[in-house]
Amino acid sequence: MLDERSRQVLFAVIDCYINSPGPVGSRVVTKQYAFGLSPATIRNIMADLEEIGFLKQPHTSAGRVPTDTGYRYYVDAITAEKQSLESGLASDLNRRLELLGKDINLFLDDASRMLSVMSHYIGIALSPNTSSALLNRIDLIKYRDDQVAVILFSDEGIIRNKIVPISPEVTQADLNRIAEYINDRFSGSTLDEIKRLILGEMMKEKVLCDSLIDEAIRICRDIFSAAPGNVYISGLSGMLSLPDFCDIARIKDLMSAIEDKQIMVNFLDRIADAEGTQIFIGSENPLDEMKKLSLVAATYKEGSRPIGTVGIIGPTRMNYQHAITIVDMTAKYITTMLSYR
Amino acid sequence: MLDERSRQVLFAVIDCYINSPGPVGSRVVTKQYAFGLSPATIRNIMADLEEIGFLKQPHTSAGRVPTDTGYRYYVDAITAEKQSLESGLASDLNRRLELLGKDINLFLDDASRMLSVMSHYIGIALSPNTSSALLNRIDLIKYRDDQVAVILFSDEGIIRNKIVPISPEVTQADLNRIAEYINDRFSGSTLDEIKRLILGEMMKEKVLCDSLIDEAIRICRDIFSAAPGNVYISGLSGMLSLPDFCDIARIKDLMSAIEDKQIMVNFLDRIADAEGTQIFIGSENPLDEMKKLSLVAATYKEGSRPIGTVGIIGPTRMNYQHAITIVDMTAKYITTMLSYR
DNA sequence: ATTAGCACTCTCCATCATCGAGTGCTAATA
DNA sequence: TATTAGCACTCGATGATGGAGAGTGCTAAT
Repeated sequence: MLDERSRQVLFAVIDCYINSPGPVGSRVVTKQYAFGLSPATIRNIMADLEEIGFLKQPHTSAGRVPTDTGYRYYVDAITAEKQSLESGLASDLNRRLELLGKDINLFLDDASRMLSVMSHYIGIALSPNTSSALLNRIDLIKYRDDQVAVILFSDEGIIRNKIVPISPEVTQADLNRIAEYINDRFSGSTLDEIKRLILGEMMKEKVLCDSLIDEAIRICRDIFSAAPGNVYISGLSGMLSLPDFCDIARIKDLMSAIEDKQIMVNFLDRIADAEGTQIFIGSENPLDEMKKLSLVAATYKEGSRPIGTVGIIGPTRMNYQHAITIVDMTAKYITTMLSYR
Repeated sequence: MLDERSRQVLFAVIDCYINSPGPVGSRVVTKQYAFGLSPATIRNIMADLEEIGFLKQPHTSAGRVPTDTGYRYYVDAITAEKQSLESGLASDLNRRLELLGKDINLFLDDASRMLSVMSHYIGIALSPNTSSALLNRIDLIKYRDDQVAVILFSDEGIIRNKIVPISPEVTQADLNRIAEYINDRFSGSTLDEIKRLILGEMMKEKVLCDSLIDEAIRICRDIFSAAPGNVYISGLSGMLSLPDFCDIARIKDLMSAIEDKQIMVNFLDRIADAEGTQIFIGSENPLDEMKKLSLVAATYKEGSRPIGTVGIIGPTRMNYQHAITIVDMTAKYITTMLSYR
């Protein structure tokens, strides 16, 4: 589709633009990249690239700027070829990852910060989606007359805990029977499944005395209903130092994109199923607020089941090579970290 | 210190400035507030107010702007006199508060959002400081060969939970003995105290067999060491719509003030002991990053012990009357909410 | 003690000319 | 045929200029 020379020119323009914003002229391309061609020739090539939509001019007689489509071509190219990740970066990243805690939620908070520091963009990390976690066991602890602590375990730890009100007549022994029942029936299923199954099944079940069933149903409805995921976001102030965000309007866009964490959670949840590193460039983004930003994200897994996401949000003019490496390594690190526990 | 007329002029200027930024001139004061005085007289009074440092001119022949000292005088005045809170505001606020959840952490997240919506500034809420919570009971649940779930209860619910590795030889019965021991000795003390006492005391204690003590000490060290507080912050994007943040530099200041949550937590923790609503105006702020912002904060309590903070961060030119009312009511609401459980 | 009047100051805004970077096109060149 | 030098042209950025307007301080009159 693109001859070798055009490719190189496109990549040169992108490279230039990543290093400093502002349209790239034909002259600087010839200066900084040894093509052995004159500006005039470069101009012709650039005109061709504009024609097929990989570059555009902000206005007549300014230099060229890559379009989202241009970036897409570039990103596809660099992800296709074997990534020779800079050894310095890799070891630095590993060192930083080692330093973070082992508790997954604290880890994610730190990880988002680390991602932002390493990339100079915004680092995000989405906490594990508990509703697809496998129940290992449930514990019900009566700790006050009218309250019971419900604790759900997966194989990897406590996934949920909550205080639920309860009628004072229910004894710890009763609670043990409820817990035993749930453990027998449902351990090994995901919380989502349990939520769907449990209410119906309990209605029919007659092994427990009736008033208990009422309590049990209420408890289950409470604890198995979806808990909101948590998203950690870091590096906003750093982003503002970038020349890309020199006008207030863009900053406001950025903020509103970030601010509603619920939207963010839903969005990241939605892409969590896909394999490998995902890249959304500017207008490719499904979220309106992010049409002028790019997202590089990868999911981390527990076993083979993707449970959460880490990523970097930056200007479309971001250093994709760098970002991809960082995000990829971080996701892989979390995955192995989870499997070693 | 200030005669009645000067006071009124000062308040008029502040009122004007709160409604729209930009220096206020003598003419608009005479127009909007019926003093029955001419602009010239107002000018003289304003010159006096400038002399004592309550107003200042951005440049010769611009209007006047309140100084931090001026605001302080104003705020002291309005807090001293009986607050006649607008009935509309109060009921609206109450309605919104009722809508929020009852689980304290979810509540705080929503509350910070509510605070920002109501004030149009930034809403903050600091989660309860668990290290000064009173232990009601500890539970140790072995749920895998090499791991134990530790759950701390206060009178109000689960305050901490954590998975701690453990040697496989320790049985559930052993854990029960450890838990019983801790419950006997320490329930009713704050986690902070326990942390200080427990390690030393355990060393001496010989009721448990030795290898168990080692395990117990390790577990306690883990679970009783300080957990980071959590701070919920909302409304950044809204703030950017204010005319006060029209230049990037101020936005960056704002961001860096907000971004490092750890600093925020420490700061809010430090002021958490004081009674009533606290107000830091501009340069009064202990935090450098906040020297151009104001903070209105109040603590909420559990019984008589202050355990957390809610507040509003805005430009020094904020509507203090409004902010104080909102923050105050919210803190009081949380306090009663906690006491009814 | 207050006020009208007036000269003065300073910001804001639009206008205008200039500069320079970068282009597209054409004609010359290898 | 592909490349390049040369040139006219476009357009944004920059800075100077010059009212207009808002608001002051001062003085003299009430």
